[in-house]
Amino acid sequence: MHDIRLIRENPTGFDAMLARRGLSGVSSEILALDETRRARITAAEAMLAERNAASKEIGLVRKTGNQEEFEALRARVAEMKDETARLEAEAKAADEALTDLLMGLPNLPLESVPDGADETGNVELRRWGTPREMDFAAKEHFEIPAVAAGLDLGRAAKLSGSRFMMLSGSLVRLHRALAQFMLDTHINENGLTEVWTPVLVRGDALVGTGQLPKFAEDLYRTEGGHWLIPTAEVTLTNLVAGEIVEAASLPRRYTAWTQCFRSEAGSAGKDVTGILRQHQFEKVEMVSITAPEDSDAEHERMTRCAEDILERLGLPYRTVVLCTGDLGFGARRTHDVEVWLPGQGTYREISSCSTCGDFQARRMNARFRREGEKRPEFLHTLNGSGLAVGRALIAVVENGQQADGSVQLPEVLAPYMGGARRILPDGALA
RNA sequence: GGAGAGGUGGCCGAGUGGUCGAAGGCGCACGCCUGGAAAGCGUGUAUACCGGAAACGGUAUCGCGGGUUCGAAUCCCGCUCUCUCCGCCA
Repeated sequence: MHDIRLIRENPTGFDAMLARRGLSGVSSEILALDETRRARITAAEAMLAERNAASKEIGLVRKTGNQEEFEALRARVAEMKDETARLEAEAKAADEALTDLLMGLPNLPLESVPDGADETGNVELRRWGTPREMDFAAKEHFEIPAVAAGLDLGRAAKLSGSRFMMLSGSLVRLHRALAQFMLDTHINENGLTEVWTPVLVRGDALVGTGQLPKFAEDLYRTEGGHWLIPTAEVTLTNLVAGEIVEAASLPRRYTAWTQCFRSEAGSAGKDVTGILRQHQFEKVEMVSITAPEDSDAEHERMTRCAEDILERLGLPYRTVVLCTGDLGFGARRTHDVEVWLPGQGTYREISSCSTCGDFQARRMNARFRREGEKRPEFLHTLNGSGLAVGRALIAVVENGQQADGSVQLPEVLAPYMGGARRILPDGALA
C-alpha cells in the first residue's frame, strides 16, 4: 500500500516509478478520489460538529423544561441527520474506492532495479561453482533410477490429480534431511529464530502481505473461509501485523519450515514433468523485520543466507536481480538464486529474496518506535526462500547423479542420512 | 460442537442513556523537596483522520460491524477473540 501523502506531494514521480513496471499514470484517478474523499469528510464533520452541539443543548433544554424549544431543536437535529448520513456515505464510498485502487497497485521498484519487460531483462549479479563434467547424458531428476525408486507420481495423481507427488524410502528421507539441514544452518549459523506457524490463515493476513485482494485465484480456500498459505512469508511477516515493536528488538529474523499451497492458476503447461512445480510443497522460509535504514543490508544478508545453503551443498548457482517487469507485486527489489540443474542444462529458481520496504508494513499496520521518539514509524519487511525443499531435492539428485544410476549425496547431509553418502539405483542407502 | 462468563487507555480497574476520551490506581515524564536518592507533593501523560503556516479547532475510537435514540462505553442484533465446564479428538 502506498502513502497517499507521497502521491499527493509528487504525483509525477509516482507515475514515473509505476511506469517502470508497465503501468500507465494512475495518480490522477487517485488524487481525484482523494480530493473527493477529503472534501466529503470535511463537510460531514462540520455538520456532525453542529449536530453534536445541538444534541448537547437538547440535554440542557430538557432539564430547564422548555418543551417548545426542546421540540424545535429535535426537529433541527433530525434534519441534519439525513444530510450528515448522505455526506458520510459519500466520504466512505470515495475512501473505499481509493483503498481498493491503492491495494491493487504493486510496490515501487528501487532505483537500483534494472528496467526490463520480462525475465530476459534480469541481470546476473554473480555465479558460484562450476557445473560438474559428466561423461554421460545427464538425466532429469525423475529419470534417475535412484530417484525413480522412491518417486511415485502416478499414485499421487490417482489420489490428488496432477502436480502432486508421493515420496518414499531414501528419497523422502533425503527430502527431510534437506529441510533439517537448512533449518539447522539458519538457526545455528545465521542467527534466525525458528517459528512454527499455521498454514491456514484469515484473509486479513494475506491482504497484509499482498496476495489479496488481487491474487485470490492463485490460492486455495477452505469452506470455512480459511486460506491455505502459499508461503510462510504470510505467517512470519504477519507476526508484527498491527503491532508497535521496540526499536531495540530489531532486526527480527525468523525462519519456518512449512507446507505451501498454490493453485498454480495460469501456469498450465509449464513444468509439467517431475516435481519442479507442485500444488503442495515444502519450503524453509526466511523473514526479516527491520528499521528502514537497515533493509538494504538485510536484503544482501538474506540473499547470502540462501546462497550459503547451496554452497554447503556444493550446488552451483547464479544470483540475478529481477528487472522491473519480473518483479513480484509486493517487492521493491528481488534477488533470485538459481541453481544449476544438469538434467535441464540450465539454472532454475530455488530461492527468491525480496525487500518490500514499508509496502507490506503499511498494509498490515506494522510499526516500531525509536528510543525516545513519540511517533511510531512503519517497519521494513523482507522475505526469502531458504530454500524451496523440493527444488533442493531436485538439484541434489541431478547434480549428484552417476553413470550407474546412483546418486552421490552432499557430505553435509550425511549426519541427517544415518551416515549414508549415496542412494543406489535400487533406492537403497549406502 | 453445546453451555456459561467476559473483552474499557501502556497496565490494573470504575462506570447501565447526556456535562464520559472516559473516575481511581499503577507505570512513565517533568518540576518541587534532597548533599544525592527514596518517600512525599505538584503538573502532565492515547491514537487516527479532516482543516490550519502554526497556535489550535473539529471528527472518530471503551473487541469489530450494524441498529434504536435528539444523544450510546451504557440498550438491541450479528460477528470475533479470551476464559471455564461438557462433548469429541491427534
